[in-house]
Amino acid sequence: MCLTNREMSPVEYEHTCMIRGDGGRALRAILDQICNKWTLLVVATLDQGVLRFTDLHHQIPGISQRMLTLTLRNLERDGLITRTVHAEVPPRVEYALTPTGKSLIPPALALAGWAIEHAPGIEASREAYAVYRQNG
Amino acid sequence: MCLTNREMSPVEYEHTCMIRGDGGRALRAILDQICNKWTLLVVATLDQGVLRFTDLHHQIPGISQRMLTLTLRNLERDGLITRTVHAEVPPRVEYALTPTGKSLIPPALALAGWAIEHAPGIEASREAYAVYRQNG
DNA sequence: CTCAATAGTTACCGGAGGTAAGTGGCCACA
DNA sequence: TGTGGCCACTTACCTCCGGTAACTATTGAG
Repeated sequence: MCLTNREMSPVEYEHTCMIRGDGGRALRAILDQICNKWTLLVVATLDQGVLRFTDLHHQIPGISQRMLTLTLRNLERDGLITRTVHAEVPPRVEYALTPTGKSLIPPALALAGWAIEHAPGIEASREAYAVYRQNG
Repeated sequence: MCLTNREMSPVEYEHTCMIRGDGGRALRAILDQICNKWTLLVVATLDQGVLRFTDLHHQIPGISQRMLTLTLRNLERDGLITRTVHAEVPPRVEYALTPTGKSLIPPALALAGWAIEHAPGIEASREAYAVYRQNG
């Protein structure tokens, strides 16, 4: 199961294999879908409850209609959201999180919390690096 | 601070604003760097301890030398890893996590745990969706 | 007959990510 | 003396995904 190249302690095993699994392949396949540009933001926004296409479009700054459509399709395909079409005029389509989708919120918050907590430090490091590069 | 379009309860505020923050912009800027194709895997691999370029190249399946170089450069720029060059022949370059880099491990594990836990369900949903599409 | 509202789709383009081959310094071997 | 290997990268080149802007379909209202 654990395809690393050397023996490791149980603690190492837990750490490395949790995140690398079968050499990281299976995990990467999922993360490629979850960690793209808009997925986490859409899921987090839907945590409010049922929302329509235009609601999402207004509440997520910067997303285009196309990318919102694609993101919602992928989330629906992966079983993280439901898509309910009401045969009305004008049309009404409602999106909501499934239990699986909801379960993504806590780990997403953990990552978001980390990002917000360390954003200033990272920004500072980035600027220092730029100066360092400039001055040789 | 919270740029959503409607009033919300404290619980909603905590959830939505943690992840969306200033409309999601700051968070997105960081996530764009962290959530790319290889960063999490490199960080997780470096959790083992100090590693050399070729160690990483061997332990991370599928990464090319180019992408490993680029990923390491970005991580160094963001202050998540240190890069130590030993003036020897043949050259020896050692990479290690900084405290900031180490602090990324727990939230990364949270997300990785979620991905591994829900991978079968997502895979099943994906196949069911493909069948559904085929049959109209 | 035109316009507005909703939920998309289409055309097109640039950049992230991928492959393969080259670089530079030094040593071992023939 | 020159050939090849080790190590840590670069460089050149190409493909395909993600992004923007504009267009579409349907129907009721005026």
